[in-house]
Amino acid sequence: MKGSSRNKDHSTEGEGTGKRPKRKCLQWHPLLAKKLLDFSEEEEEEEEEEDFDKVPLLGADGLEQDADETEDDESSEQRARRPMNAFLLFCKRHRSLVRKEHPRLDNRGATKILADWWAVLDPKEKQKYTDMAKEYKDAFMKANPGYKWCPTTNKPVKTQTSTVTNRKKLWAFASDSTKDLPSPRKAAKSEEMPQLNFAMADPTQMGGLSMLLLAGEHALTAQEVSSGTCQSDAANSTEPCQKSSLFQFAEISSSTSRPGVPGDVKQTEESALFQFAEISSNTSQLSSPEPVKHCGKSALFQLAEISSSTSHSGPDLTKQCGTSALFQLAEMCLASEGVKVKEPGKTKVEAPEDVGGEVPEEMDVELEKTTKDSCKEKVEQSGIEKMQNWDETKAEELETAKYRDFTSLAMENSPFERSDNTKDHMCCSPELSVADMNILGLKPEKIKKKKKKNKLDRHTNEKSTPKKPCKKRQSSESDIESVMYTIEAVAKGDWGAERLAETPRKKPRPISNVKGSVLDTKSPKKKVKSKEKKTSKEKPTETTKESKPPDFLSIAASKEVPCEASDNIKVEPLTPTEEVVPQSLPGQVKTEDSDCVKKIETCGSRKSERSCKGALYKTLVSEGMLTSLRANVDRGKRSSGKGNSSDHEGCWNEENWAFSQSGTSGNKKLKKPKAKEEFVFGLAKLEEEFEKKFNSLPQYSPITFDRKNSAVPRKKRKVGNGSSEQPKSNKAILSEDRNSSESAWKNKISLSALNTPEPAMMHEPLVGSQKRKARKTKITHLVRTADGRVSPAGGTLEEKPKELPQSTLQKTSSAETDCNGECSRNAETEENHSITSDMPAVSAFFSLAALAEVAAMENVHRSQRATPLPHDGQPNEMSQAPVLISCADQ
DNA sequence: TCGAATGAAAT
DNA sequence: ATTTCATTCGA
Repeated sequence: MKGSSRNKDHSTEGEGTGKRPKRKCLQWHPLLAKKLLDFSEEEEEEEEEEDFDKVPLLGADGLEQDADETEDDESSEQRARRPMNAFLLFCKRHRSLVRKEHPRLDNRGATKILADWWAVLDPKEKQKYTDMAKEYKDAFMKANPGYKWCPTTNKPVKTQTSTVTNRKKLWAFASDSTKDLPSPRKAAKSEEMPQLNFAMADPTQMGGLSMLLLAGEHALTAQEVSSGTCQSDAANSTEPCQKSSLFQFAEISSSTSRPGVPGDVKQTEESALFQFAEISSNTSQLSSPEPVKHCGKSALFQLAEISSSTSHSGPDLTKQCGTSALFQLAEMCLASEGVKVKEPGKTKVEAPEDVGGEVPEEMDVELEKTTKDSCKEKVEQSGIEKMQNWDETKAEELETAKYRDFTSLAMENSPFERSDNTKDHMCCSPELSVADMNILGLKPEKIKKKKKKNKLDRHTNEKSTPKKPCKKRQSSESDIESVMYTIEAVAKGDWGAERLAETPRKKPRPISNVKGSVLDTKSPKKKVKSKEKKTSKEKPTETTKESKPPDFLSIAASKEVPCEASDNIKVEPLTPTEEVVPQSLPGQVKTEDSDCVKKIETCGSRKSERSCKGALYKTLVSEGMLTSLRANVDRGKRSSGKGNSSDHEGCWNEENWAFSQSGTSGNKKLKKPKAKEEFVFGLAKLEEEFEKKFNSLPQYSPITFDRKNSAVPRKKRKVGNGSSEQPKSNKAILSEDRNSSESAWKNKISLSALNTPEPAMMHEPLVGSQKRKARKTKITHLVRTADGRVSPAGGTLEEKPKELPQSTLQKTSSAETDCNGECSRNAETEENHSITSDMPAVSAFFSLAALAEVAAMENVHRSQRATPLPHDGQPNEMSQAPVLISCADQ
């Protein structure tokens, strides 16, 4: 599509020329790596890729594309969206409020209002947002070291046709051009979506935060892209490409299903995640008829995760996801135990590395053998349903919420249960998806979009049902804990117990079949896949027993043993552990666990736990997973402890990266696996943290602002009076959501209107953008004067009169009052100063900032309340007087 | 796809 | 000093 043009790339553009002939179908790896940055892991990935490459997969084209992809990397960086600034965060957090108040208002109008609010917002409050934005930015930069806000000119933006689009797109497009980007963008658009995945509390809110994850996204996208490219279909190149690595992966592994299917491709275009999902789904579709894909999943494992995220998309995926999750759990367990282990037999524990391939198959074989037959049918059905459901999942989000509660539980249990039910599938996938998302780096929003898209695509089905639930993952901490538990349990040998516990929960859900379903699903797929995989991928399979259909299993197997173990376990007694886990809500972890559980259940577990554990253990050890896990755990603890963004960020970034990287490479070797885990955790943590922070940001009640605004339509008023000012103060903050504050503000709200000095101006800062505004309003002059003198010149009136609030003032006045005498007094006094005599003098003394403050004070004065000045502290509450502030300044 | 706002970064 | 673009979503 758009393709060619991409600014940057175009060079390659088009075609492919492939710059690099790397192969690797999996370019994505590289890309990811780049994105990820730092980590050199790429290399590993490459290796893996090579392996994959072995598989025929795509043609050279892919490679070429890869080259492009590399570009993508760049693009990827670009791709990353800028972190939101304080104002945007504010908008994000308050837009909904504005909308509620003014349903009719369109976003633009809402934006204006928000701007007004922002203008009025107390400095303190603003500072909160500013700080958050800063943290966000810092984290973002860590994740995207070389990130440039402006792509710069390079991009010939204009060049291409519609330049216009270009600009905006630029980045995105660029990426698109590359391949990946596009998809993401698309996704972005879609934001509409409810955000399936994230059941997280305020996914929406998080969106911004999600940015942080961008890096991961990039990575993902990159992968996708790369893979897509790899695929090659010339014609569709883009699309196909999109399928991307995963897809390719799957294909490869599976043998490919072949991508080619044009149809599939199309869908893929969408965002990265989306693509992902599509990919997976596509694959699934492709496969759907036949289960092929699994293999691929297994291969990546990570992919699996991804897929899981995507999973929604396909039934198969879900399974896979589950497996992956299980896988992780298994790892966890193993690690913890240390275990026991052994089972040499299995072998391939390594699987994870190869992921898909090798080990998994073996595993699959075993598991599959056991389960396949029985499950297959079920699985298939379930799979289909799942797929459908998935689409709908979005809708389900609602449910998700419900599930969320469970999530923790669900995570563990759900897998099983879920698997049975569509919901389960959904759930699983969702959770995973979330994690995956994170991993990928996709933002929630994006994800949502993607999902939406998917829905659209598939939405037809909707099953609706319960799907959703899984979305979420939850806090990292909890995850960690859960993990810990798991580990302990494992060590103790509780596995079964946990399982049991889990199961019970499942029970809640109806469905009985569920267990089987999971397995079943797997089995069918497995079968198909197995074939394909073998063919395609192959090799790994080695084991193969074959018949086994094992994709899923294999996957699981790869992941691991755990699955097998689980098999044994099926039974399950509940154990406390489970409960515990749930509590913790280890989203990711849980998911894993749950997956494991599911698997187990599903699997039926023919194998003994031991075997499973052993396998896992080996695998973990070999890969270093244990270490990583531990590290993660520690990390998680730490981060949790710290709590704040900064720390978190750090973790976040690192983890994400790692994760992403690992994810990318995922299969590759050991390291990555670890990364995954960490990654997951990290992501989860980060997300959580950010969410928390974001949520913690104060929310002001609209009312306050509204009054002001409404009263004064900012501009409208402009007016000459000038006066006014604003009110800033009112902040009525709700701190965090709490509206409780409303009452508070109400009290506070009152503004006092002052008259205020024209000059007021607010202006504190006049920042670039502000300047713009000022210009518009003419305020600038004033401001400047302020610096030096004031010249009210003409413009003054306008100024920001926005605030002006006369009416508001009135209102406020009524309300206000609370401030009381003191406040008002102070305010007044200040005003007086500022205005009157002071003005001139003031100008001299005060810096712009001071003036701004004064102005603010005045406003406050009206509004009242708050204004907390610096001194205040936070409290907004009251008053504090503006005056004080002014004084302070002086 | 544009736009309305603010802000940070880049040019 | 100006340009880009981040979020949001109705037109």
